[in-house]
Amino acid sequence: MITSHNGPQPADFTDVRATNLAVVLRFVRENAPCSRADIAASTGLNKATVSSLVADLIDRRLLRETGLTEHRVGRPATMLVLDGSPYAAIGIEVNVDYITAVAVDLKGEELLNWRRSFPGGTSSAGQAVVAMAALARRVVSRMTKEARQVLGLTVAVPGLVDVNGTVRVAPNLGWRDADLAGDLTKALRDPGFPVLVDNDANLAALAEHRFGPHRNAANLVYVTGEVGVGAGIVMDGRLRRGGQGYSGEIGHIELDPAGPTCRCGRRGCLEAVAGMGAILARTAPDASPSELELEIDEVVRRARNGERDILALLEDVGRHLGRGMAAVANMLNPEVVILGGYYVPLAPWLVACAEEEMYGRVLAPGGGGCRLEVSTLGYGAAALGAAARVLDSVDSGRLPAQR
Amino acid sequence: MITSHNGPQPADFTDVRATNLAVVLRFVRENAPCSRADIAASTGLNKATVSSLVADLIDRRLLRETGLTEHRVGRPATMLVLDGSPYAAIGIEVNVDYITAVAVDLKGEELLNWRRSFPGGTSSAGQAVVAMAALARRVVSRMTKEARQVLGLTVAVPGLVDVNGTVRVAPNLGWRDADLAGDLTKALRDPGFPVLVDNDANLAALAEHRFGPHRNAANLVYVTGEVGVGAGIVMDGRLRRGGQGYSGEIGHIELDPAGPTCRCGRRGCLEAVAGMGAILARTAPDASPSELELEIDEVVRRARNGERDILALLEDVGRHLGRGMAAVANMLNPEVVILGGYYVPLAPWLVACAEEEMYGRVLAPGGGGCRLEVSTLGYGAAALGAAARVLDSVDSGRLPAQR
DNA sequence: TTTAGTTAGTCTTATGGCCAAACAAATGAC
DNA sequence: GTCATTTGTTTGGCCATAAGACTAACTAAA
Repeated sequence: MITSHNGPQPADFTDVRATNLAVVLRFVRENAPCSRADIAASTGLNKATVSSLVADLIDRRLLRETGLTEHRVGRPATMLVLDGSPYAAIGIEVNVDYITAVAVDLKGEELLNWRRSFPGGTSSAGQAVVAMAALARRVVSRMTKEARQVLGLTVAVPGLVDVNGTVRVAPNLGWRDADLAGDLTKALRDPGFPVLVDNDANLAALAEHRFGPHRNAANLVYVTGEVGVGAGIVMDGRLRRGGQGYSGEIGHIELDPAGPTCRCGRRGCLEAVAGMGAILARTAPDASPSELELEIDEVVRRARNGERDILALLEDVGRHLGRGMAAVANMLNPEVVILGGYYVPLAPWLVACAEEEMYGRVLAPGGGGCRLEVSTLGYGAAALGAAARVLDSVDSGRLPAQR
Repeated sequence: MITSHNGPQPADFTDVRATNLAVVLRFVRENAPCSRADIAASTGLNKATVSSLVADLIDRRLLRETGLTEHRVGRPATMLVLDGSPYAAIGIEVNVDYITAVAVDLKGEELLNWRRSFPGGTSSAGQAVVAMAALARRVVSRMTKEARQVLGLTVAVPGLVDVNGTVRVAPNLGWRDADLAGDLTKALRDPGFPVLVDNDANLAALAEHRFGPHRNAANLVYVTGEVGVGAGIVMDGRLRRGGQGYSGEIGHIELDPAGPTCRCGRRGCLEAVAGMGAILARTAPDASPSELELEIDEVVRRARNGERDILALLEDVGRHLGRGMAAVANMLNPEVVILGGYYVPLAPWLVACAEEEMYGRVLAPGGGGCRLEVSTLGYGAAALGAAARVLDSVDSGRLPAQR
């Protein structure tokens, strides 16, 4: 079935074509190498139709034929794989002290991963645009040198990004109402590819949904673990942004009216009791945001050494985290909640108690089938997801123009 | 654009046709009476295509031609409206002390609304199936007498319903693992129409999304206000049920670890501090569930009289409710949260403080555009939504067979 | 009363994309 | 060497939409 997902929009055969091109493309990504006959058998499309679709995709260099099968009865099949070489998708992540750029090919293979220090915490959005544009131009020129066409660029920002790509508030960066998508497009002077901006948690969720070990889950939630805590929500196979794009702001769910004061001014917010700030407040109260990574390393070291107070602290954080995740699981019933950011190195001491707390609070039998897992994509999840956002457009059938 | 919303499913012409039939049908529902030319101009479909689609819809008696326009320059247009007469969709709601059945036509006009007392709280699921089947048969025979074809039947159940229509847990009814959809289909002996089962909050949300004053909102949350508190979530224009169908279980989000004990055994759950139980515990601690309606009437009367302790109680409940809704708004960023059930009569004393509390806690600027509103659909929202669930199938292009 | 202008809806033809089935190609099994 | 098997292409048919000509039915104004 076809579902026009945003209201009454009519369909015609170009939509059928786009849908089916996307079906074939996704099938090959998930089952490569495979033959045309495999595709026809599994998708239900007619053999002739598959041949025509594959021809289109080969023309546009999205697919490539590899060798033939051997030693089987019948005519050998020509195998198809994604063609990694001619395209690139760029993802950029801005943060408090660095900008990361990654480029991936259609398969999701990382082509480059550049990290460049940048005083995000003390720079204006305008300065960030200049820095990002410079970095983006270098990435684009590298990709061009490799004879790759850039399909698009997406920027991940830790903050509230509305549906138009305007950064409404980015507390850690000190930005307000910055039209990042527009300004960056201007700074790149007619780049010839779309420039998008989205929230970092949303994009990390997209990365997990596309590349992570739970990529089959149509309903998943990714939780960032920095000083701030945010979530990206995938339901029914797509990122759900809410009415204005601000979904997933779980950091300020109030868990305890008698809890510690949060930087938002209220008490007992999830991020005040289970964010990195809650840990630093008790281990390194004077640390600046840029020292976060070092300090967490130190916490990990002390936990490994079995220091009692640290273990107790982490258990406490884990329990609060579990309570927050129970709220998520009760409200959204995802198949999996994936913990990212600094929750990853801290996971050995957090997850067990968080899970226990969560399962104890989820109403649905068996916790609604919701598991609590740890991200395997590392710190670059948001940047990777930003690139994945670009590939999503291709996946939904908007193929790059034929050359 | 067309989006195949559940994974790689290929499309063909029948899908295009179905999509466009649905587009026309929805357009007429929202803009009746209107002409073929209006449809073509607004949807972008070709005039000839619209004529063909409309002919199909008239053949199947989903549309009807009414008179002509007059006193306008040019050839008068033949106006089209939904044809209410030949079909019916049935919704049934089971509850602690009654079963409600409603039938609506394609326009959503209520054809009948029967309420029949039933000791749901002390009956088994099997007994309920017998009672529902009896009621359903009477409704069907009435509809048949009116020469209407029944398009389907949906049952709304206050409890956890999985994606297959099995009732996993219904605490107020005391049911567990009841295959209601299957059993009811059997009891109706090949009814010739689909029988579905879903959660009452989900279906009430669907009713609001289709018939309510905020029917244009693609992102809305409906909150039930009974002893239990649950939510139905519409995001991006569709009901989102989560991985197993248990989304929206907000009643046991923990708002205060030091709060009163909830019937689930834990402390400070939303429904323990802002559900009807929280009110009854302080006004009529010995009331049985079936007296709920009377007791709430009494609370309303006393609030109208300005009784201090009642007003204070309601303000307290309102504040807790607002905190819970802040969690909802932060996580989902809906355009509107609609309060239903007994929140409706209590709204004059609840909403102002709930709203204040909510806006104070939502991180997004301007509360993310999220409003807190009161349902206007009355107690029958779930049953109405159950019927709406049937109409949704028609709307997505699965038209009833031609006669 | 004629004529021009306007809008509604149908008819004809073309195009694009899918499917079914026949067919060609390339292999293994016997 | 022949047959069975599997792959992928070709052919023809079908279906739905688009474009534009055409018919229909009205108002306005000369």
